[in-house]
Amino acid sequence: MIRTLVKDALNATAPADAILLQGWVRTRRDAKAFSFIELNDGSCLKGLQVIVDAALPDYVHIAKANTGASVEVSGKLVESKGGGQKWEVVAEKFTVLGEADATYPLQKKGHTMEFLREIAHLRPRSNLFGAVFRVRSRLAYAVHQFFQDKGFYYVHTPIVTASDAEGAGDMFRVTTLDLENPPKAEGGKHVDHAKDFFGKKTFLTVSGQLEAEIFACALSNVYTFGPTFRAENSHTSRHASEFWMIEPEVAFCDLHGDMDLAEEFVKYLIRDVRAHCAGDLEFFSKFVDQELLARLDFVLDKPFVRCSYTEAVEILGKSGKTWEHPVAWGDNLQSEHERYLTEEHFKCPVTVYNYPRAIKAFYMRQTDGCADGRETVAAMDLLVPGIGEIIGGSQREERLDKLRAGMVLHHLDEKNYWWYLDLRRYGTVPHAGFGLGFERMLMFVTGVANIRDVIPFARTPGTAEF
RNA sequence: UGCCCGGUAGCUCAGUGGUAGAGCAGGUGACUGUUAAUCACUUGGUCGUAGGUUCGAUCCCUACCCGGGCAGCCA
Repeated sequence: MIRTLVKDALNATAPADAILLQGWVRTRRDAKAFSFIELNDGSCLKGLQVIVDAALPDYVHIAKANTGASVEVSGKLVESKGGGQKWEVVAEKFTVLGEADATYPLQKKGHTMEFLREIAHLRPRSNLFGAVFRVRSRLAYAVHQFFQDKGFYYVHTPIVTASDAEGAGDMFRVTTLDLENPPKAEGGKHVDHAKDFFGKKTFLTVSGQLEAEIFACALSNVYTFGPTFRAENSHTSRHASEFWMIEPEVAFCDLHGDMDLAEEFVKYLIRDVRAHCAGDLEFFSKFVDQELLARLDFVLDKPFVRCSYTEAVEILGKSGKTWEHPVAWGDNLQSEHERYLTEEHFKCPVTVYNYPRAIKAFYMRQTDGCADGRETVAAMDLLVPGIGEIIGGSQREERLDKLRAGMVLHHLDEKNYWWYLDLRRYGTVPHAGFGLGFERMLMFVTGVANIRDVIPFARTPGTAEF
């Protein structure tokens, strides 16, 4: 007999005489003449109620079917006589495949997220985390579907890299050198990186953008979707040392096209998850964030606000608020400022664009015709309520001379970017792209407040268990 | 990295300068087409670690470890 998933059994349109189910016991309730078992196999949030009659020969095994045990049941799918569910299974054969004793940590009560993090090998069996990771899977699928349907090509950019893309953040070193006794150069003072595996200093990537630009300047529309690494000592609910990022890169595109794409993309992802993960989202709106569904629908309905950095600074200045960090043109917007803009002032997602040149990366395109001392670049950040920055992007500087000037401004050595400069030497085109933090998007879509709870096995400073 | 909060039973927490309690889980029994079932009884703790103050510390102090929050950095 072929196994039926709980999801499919619950969606049955007619009773079935013979059905085989495999899964884990969520709870068992014993009555005098039979036992109720709630069987969950992870295929969906809900479990299927199984009735095991005490007259059944296999009933002797029932005492071992504790919460957490894996079981196999074959029997009939019938309409339930009880009130809580449409279908239930009357067992004819019942086997406990793997027992779970009283030390099984998942109880029939609510646990704290902190406790569940410590048992990351078991938490996918909980309602909440089962739902989170089903949605994560669907969201990843939707990412590909969005870009593939638009004719974008998926590019695999390297995970080990020698370029510290944009100097953004500390990087993890990749080396095979003996750390106790590394080879030395320059009279024994410095480590001789020429003797390392790749013949030079290498790192885990912080972004695939620069390599994606190479492919955008060949295939026109591309995207990356893969792991990225930041060795920042960040202790916040929205930073992880290892996270996944989606980075589209579009040739013949300016900042406005980039912002259009970002908005369309975010809305597409929300709409897709809304349509395909309805049960899981309902669970989140019930137990995680009461306003989740209303907020998601609100975001779908409204066009995102677009606001230049200069306008944002004016709004913040006129807000009448007292800021922990003062607002002045030229300074970066702080979390409190971003939160005010999206949560209080506009009350919807906001794209802030044209940031001061001095605080942004070297590759961002200089805005033409800026007033002296007010030079900006074509950068944009998408801010959403509850999370803050979810997307950061820009139009790239395609003019060789301006790009070189930007590198001088940021004290970068041209030698390390020779291939990046070549893109401007040979057939350069205006192009733009952005990075979306996959986990941050997942947080937004599920209402889960901590990034550690939307990653199967989160890596944060000091933590790499599992 | 800075500031703040926390660490007491398997889990969630209360509590006191005189060495500890509840709910849930576990166990036993009763009851029941049950839904995180219900009821009764019950097992269970070097009160994060190491020092210090004190006649006496789980409680006060210091350091450290661990967890969490906020900020910075960003996605």
